[in-house]
Amino acid sequence: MSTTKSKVESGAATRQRLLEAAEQLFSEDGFESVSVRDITEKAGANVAAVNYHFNSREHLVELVMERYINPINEERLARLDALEKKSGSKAVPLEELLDAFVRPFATQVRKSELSEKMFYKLMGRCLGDRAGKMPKSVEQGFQLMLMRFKRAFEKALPKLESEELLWRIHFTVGAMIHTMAHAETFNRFTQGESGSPAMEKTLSRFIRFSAAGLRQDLQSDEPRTKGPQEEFLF
Amino acid sequence: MSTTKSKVESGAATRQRLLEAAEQLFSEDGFESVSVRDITEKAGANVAAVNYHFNSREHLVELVMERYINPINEERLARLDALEKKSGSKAVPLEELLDAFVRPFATQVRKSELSEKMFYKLMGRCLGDRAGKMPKSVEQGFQLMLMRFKRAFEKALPKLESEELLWRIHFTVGAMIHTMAHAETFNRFTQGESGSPAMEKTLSRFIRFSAAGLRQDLQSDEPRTKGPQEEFLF
DNA sequence: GGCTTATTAAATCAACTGTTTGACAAGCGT
DNA sequence: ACGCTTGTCAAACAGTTGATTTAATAAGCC
Repeated sequence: MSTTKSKVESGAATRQRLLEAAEQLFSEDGFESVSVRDITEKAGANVAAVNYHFNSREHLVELVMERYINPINEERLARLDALEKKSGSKAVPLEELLDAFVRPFATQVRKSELSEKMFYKLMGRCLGDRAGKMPKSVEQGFQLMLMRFKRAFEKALPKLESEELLWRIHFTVGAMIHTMAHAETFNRFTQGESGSPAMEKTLSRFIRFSAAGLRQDLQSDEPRTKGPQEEFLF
Repeated sequence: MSTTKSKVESGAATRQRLLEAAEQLFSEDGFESVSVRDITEKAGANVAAVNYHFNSREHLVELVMERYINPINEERLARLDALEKKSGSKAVPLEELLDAFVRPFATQVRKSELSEKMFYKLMGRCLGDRAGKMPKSVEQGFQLMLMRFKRAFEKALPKLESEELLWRIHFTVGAMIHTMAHAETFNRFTQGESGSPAMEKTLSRFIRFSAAGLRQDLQSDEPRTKGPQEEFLF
């Protein structure tokens, strides 16, 4: 007698199927436009399953967001710690800071069971559509992480006025989010596995672009005594 | 006897009120999460009014998108035309290209009756959330405009390999969209009216950041005979 | 006065929303 | 063998969604 369809599957395999179905649908269609029934049907489960396993639809959404973003932010901080330890009292070079800021996406996608495209689109949706509607744990993690990185950027670019630096970081973050959210338009981005030359090259492109933008108008990373307040033409 | 509430307001004033209410709600909550009833209630109109004036909810959404994006893309092209005419056979300088690419947002917000914050958030939602779900007229306008600008960028940065250029434009667009979508986090962005120093300074910041990223690793804008294919560390 | 256009309230529609309920069955400890 | 927990199910729930229809009303125009 084979247990082709027992009513009680041992370790709550349904929960896992729901999670996977939800992640796939969320990454494709966005958090808002996926219904509980879409998820349960895709997972081959009952409509009530989502509420049984996750209490509510919104809890599931929050779980999906926390699951990958928190590890990414933690890895960012760990990498920053390592870099700062290595550099001692010196500032961490700008390119290394940016690497610590974006590489965690590439390493965490491998730990996950998601495809690169799906993972990046999902992250893009979290950081794009759902910005400001994050669960508390994520919000706190972001605040801490960004504060640390801002300080590191200030040290790496001591000539830069604080407000100008904030704007340049803002632009940098925008470029990063947009790249992830549209992981499908540039299929070069997804060719090969993580750690492949294609992936590595994209990271390199982003880091060099952002570094140039951040460093703009500063010939070296040495502080200047007093910058002349120049008028802008562009 | 004052006509405090006539049934037929002359030139279809209800339509205008619906449009304004929709734009406000869309910019705040996104296109997806605003219902027909939200709009009609805010506009002080009947539930049927949206379908009477716009045929369907989706038509209204498309109209809101077309209303501002198409003029922006047209102004972009007009500015590019003017710049290319002025430059003759020479390439248009990079900063001027970027200016033509982003300034139309600042000029069109003034033609509109929307606040800067609302306008930018609305544009951010169009370009972010609804990317790929644009009405045909907008889609076509984008394709044409981007093609023209891509060619102009190629001319301005002749040393740059085509794929690398595409990525850098991608990053630039991401920085722009993200800045608009979060027009409220940086309230400096919205202080003063359009054309004010604050607005002008933000444009300047974006242009200089993007120009540096686009021009990265190219000392001048002159073409080089053959670039050595260097390995990337970052 | 008749016609078009604009607007209203109210009702209705089918489809969809997230969530709840009650029953049922498997597994497990005692 | 009993009872408890856990997983799963079909069904129903109450609310919302976009859309349509009806009937009534009223202003502007020819």
